[in-house]
Amino acid sequence: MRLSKGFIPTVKETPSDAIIPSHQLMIRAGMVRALSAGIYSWLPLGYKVMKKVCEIVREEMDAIGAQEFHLPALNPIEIWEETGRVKAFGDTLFQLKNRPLVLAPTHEEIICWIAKNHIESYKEMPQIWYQIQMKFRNEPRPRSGVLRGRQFLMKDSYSLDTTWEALDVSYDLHAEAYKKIFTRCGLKFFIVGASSGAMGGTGSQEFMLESESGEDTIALSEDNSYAANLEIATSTVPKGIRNAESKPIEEVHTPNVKTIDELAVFLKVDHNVLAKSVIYWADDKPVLILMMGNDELNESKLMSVLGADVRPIEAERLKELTGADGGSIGPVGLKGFKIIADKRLEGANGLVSGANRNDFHLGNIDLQRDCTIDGYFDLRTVQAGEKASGGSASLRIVKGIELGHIFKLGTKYSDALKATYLDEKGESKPIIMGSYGIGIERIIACHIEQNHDANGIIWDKSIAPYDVHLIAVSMKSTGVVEKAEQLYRDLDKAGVDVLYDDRSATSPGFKFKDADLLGMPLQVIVGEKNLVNAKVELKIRRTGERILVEADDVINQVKLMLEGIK
RNA sequence: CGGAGCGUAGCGCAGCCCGGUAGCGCACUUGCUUGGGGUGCAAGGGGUCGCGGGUUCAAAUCCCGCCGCUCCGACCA
Repeated sequence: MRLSKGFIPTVKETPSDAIIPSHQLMIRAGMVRALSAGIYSWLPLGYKVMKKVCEIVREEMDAIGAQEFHLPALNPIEIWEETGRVKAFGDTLFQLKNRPLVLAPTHEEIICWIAKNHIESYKEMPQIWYQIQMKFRNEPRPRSGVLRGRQFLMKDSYSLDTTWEALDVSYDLHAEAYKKIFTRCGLKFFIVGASSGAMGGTGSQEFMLESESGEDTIALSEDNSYAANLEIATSTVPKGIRNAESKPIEEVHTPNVKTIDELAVFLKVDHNVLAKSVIYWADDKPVLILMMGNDELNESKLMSVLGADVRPIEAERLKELTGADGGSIGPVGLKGFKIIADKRLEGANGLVSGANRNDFHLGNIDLQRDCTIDGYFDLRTVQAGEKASGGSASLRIVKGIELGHIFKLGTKYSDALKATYLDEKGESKPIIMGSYGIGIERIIACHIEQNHDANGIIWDKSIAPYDVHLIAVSMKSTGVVEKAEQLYRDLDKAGVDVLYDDRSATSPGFKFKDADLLGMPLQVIVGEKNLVNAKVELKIRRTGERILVEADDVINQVKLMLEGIK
């Protein structure tokens, strides 16, 4: 491609609303342009990268026997009603006004629909079906450039199996394929245990990239033996104490004590005898949750435990229902509440909690004796420095970007849509499904997040839009132009994809800056300075290393260099 | 959905407090100049100041409403 003819609108100034490096560079390099919040046009240079990433994804999916589909983005809303996901997605689901159609945010329903109509026998499975297609989600707050958009390209695949063991096989095949895909795209990623959330199912893992720009929080052990999304992460922390003697409850006056820290200081006791009360609505029913000391309640865990939508109670309603304000709430004598507690408190006595009367607390509470606890569950959010579950290494908490997510769905959708098959005995069984996703744009943005410097993007060869950026330093020098034109032709013949800066009215400095910004792995610089000595300069973008080669031997040298470059 | 901010030329911004002929840099056009790290000089083109209403002799500027966008948070398959 000749830069003089191509449409690659680079810009010098960083757009003010782009905060993260990948977003800034994708705009500056002329890869994308925003059309509206979370909606991007992909310009030729960006689209070229996208196609390369898609090709890698296709190769690895095909390698595990997956078959490519192309499914409609417009779906009848009835199918989504049947699985209950119109309600589950809520406002995130785009709905059409003039037809009972939705813009598909994912495709479990449609896959299931096809399977229901065409898979009759156990003999027809396993199947792995995939597609690379636009997804539409009305995100309340799109952000970070293409990292969270309202429409985005996704590789989604679905496995259809007859047994849970077979599902494990399909799942593991995906995990392996995903590792290959992200590795080939030059990403440093890690795998974490994750919450299945509203997708349902029995297990899931996320492929994560550590980044300050990430929206997920992950607990990682120092020895890398443990990695989990903070939503489900667990750690080893000591449980509460059970004293031999359970003393009678006593009321303590605690004027102006609002927080657990203040209470510990006021009573001169350790946090592990304090039971913090947190009140949530669970599908509009109030629940009191007891946490030890200052342990932070994990809403994801709470949601899983209760199987309901959860949200904190409003301060006004709190007093109405308990008779006290936050800071003085407790489980003893509380009516009309479901009460659950964190596992750390199981069996504990001698505890202090609120008296449901402002400025008073109760001491010597024995949870077994004094209240009805509906269950003890792991409900706490792990903290940095704690020991990872099942290990001795301590945890650190990092931010991450989710590149891919694999789910063991089970029969949630096949049950809802009655996608069944006949087994060996002629019995009708629901198909066991898995679902697997990769965000294509996220791969691209993440690659830039991990591979850039002050001057611009540094592409890995595997997804670089072009292999070589050829610069004719001056178009006024006949010798330079002749040499550059010849190299452009010969490199193309040699199968090297070249972006050729043949712009005539552009100064050398401008061309060098653009080349660094666009970030092709190798730059071939043809200038008078070296040509008089029959030399051409090669520059490796990543290292900045410059090598002079014989002008007659450029093609061979370029091929050699490209082999050696990541 | 809660909090904060922004909307003035393609991009980045000033002007608004204190109402009175709409500006700067980059980009663009033309000419000259320069030619190894975003050349220099000169002359140009380009705006219903987001939209609607109000106050006023007069509104980019003050007031009200709406829309859009961004950031922080909540949410997120």
